[in-house]
Amino acid sequence: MVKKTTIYDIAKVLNVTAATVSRALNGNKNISEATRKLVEETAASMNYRPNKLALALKSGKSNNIGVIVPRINTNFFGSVIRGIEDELNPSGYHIIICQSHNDETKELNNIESLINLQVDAIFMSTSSKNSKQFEKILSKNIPLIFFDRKKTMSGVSSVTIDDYSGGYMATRHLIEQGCTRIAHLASGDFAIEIFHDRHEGYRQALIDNGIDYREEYVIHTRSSISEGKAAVTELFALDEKPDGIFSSSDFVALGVIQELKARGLRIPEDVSVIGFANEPFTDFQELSMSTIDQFPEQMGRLTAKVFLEQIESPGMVQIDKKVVMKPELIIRNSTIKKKLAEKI
Amino acid sequence: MVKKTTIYDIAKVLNVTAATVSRALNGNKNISEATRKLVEETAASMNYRPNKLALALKSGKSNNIGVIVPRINTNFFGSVIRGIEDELNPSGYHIIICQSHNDETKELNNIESLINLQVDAIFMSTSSKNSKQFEKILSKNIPLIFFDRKKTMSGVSSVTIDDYSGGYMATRHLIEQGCTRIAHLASGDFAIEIFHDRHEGYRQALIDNGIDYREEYVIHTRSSISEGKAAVTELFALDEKPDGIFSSSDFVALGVIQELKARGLRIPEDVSVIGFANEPFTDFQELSMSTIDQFPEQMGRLTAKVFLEQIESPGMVQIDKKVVMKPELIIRNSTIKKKLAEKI
DNA sequence: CTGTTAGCGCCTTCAG
DNA sequence: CTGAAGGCGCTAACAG
Repeated sequence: MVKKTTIYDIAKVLNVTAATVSRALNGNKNISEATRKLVEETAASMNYRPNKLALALKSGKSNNIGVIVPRINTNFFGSVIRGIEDELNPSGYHIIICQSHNDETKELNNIESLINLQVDAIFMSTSSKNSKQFEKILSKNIPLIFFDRKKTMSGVSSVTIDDYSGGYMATRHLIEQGCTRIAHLASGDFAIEIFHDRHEGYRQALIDNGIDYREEYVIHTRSSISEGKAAVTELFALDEKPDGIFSSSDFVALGVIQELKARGLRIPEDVSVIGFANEPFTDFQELSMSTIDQFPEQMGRLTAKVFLEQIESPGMVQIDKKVVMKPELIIRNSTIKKKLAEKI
Repeated sequence: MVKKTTIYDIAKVLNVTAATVSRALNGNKNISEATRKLVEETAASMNYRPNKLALALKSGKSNNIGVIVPRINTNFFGSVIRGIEDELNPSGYHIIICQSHNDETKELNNIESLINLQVDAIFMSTSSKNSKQFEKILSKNIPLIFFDRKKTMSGVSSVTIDDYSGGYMATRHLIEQGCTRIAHLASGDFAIEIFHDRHEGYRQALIDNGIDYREEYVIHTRSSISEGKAAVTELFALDEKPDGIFSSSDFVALGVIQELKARGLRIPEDVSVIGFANEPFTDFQELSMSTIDQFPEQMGRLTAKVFLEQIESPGMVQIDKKVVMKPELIIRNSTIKKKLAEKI
């Protein structure tokens, strides 16, 4: 059996018209119980499936949501997507995944593709520095919702955690542990708001506690273990070496820990280290790592909910709801000098 | 601007017909250079985007691939999907993600949905015990390709690692370390081939080395840390407690390690532990864990390649190519009694 | 080189 | 209650 069966096929068999079949299959009330049953049975026996593509073309609604993330194989983004999927599936939506690979051009291509695919909305954790390209989406009247890496734009909703507060909490925690020379590793460009905000939180926490902000303590990296190691090399070439490091990425923080150990430094006694994201490995590794939890799965669910609310709102106006989740400080052995109860 | 612009809109502006516009935009040669330019310019100025939905309906080809996985937020499945995406994107395909949550019914629903969406193929890591439902896919003439958790079916390609050999290698390694009472934790039903095969490899390795296979040493779990702990409790209630544990899941193995430690047992001196999948945390954790690498990203790429080959084959016959990748034994501290050089 | 026509599969008026 | 006709956006013959 090769050809897919359409409502015409089953109409022909029953000597009725396609309209009748359509009505029977869609719960239209203007139809006799007898023919409805008949249609349903033959449809089943002929292994009929509605063609959603035709439906989508007709209705202008594809029931697909495009999701753009830098990459999909981290626990964070995987979990966000899981949250989105779980929340949206019951409403009949499907999600199309695109990876930007942290590349602005690729992200733009992804947007083009998704628009062409007639997605009903785009959820995005952006890697772009400017936001002009997003107007293409809005001009097409496609709802755009940012999660995690957002841009501030009117008419666009977003779901994020309070990154400023996360940066502040992490830094204050280091100060409370007695650190006075605290470095910050920014795992992305400050044009991306989350990295900007985490840095601002860091800076403000220093100021509020009478500690000077020093440019040489702020290093930009990419989010990788190796760049964490390189950053340590750079920091420890300074005259005044840091005694605390706040990294905006768990992966970078892991590299930091590895490099510090290689240099024979004790953690947290000599240097305290805290990351960001609560990736699972932070809890399992040799030295469990303090970090900031972002609740990715819930972030995904919230993103989906914001969308559902928006399309169900009367007139489907472009509301811009800014949902800000509270991050949570997770304290583990990489920052606590008084030994915690042995883990595990 | 709300309404999306179609080729009719731009045809009207230029006083030509839609067919001309279509030709101009698609590199058809039967058209004058002048009108082509004109069309292209006005198309651009009107912010025109081709509607892929219409194209898909017309051509019967959606350029979408459905991918079904148990869950998306593990490194393994995330990486497979990344591999698929990276390989397929350049060919203009997009992927639609579905999660089965390890539930046969949900998986069936996913299949139905994907068929209705007119996907050009379905890639699946199945959670189903029987394979009858997959005939729906084939009867619709939709290519089906399994990866990782496959079913053996004629006319269906698959990309897997050699799980039998992985189980064999893991078990033999434990034996070589001097273990004689080796338990196996199967993190899934034997009706799913990978778990069956890993167990068979385990069994054969025992036999080949003159060790009796004992049913009480084989425990079925779900893939979670807590069930790993529970399994240890069960095993250590036996009279002859195991001195080696091969788990078919890294997560379960992690639970095993945690529980063994809680009981004051030394790893690997008292009990050696090996997992399966090479999830990143296995390398970072307190006691680095031996495991089997499955090369998930490459598995994704291969799956995509098998599909591309298939659709490019003359006549697009249903070939069933069975690609079997070689797993790799990763030896770390959880099994090596002679201390390795201090890691990190 | 360009216009006309038909149709992909479905739904939705409008008649009967 | 059911049939006929039109259209969603696009392409592919077939004419001219």
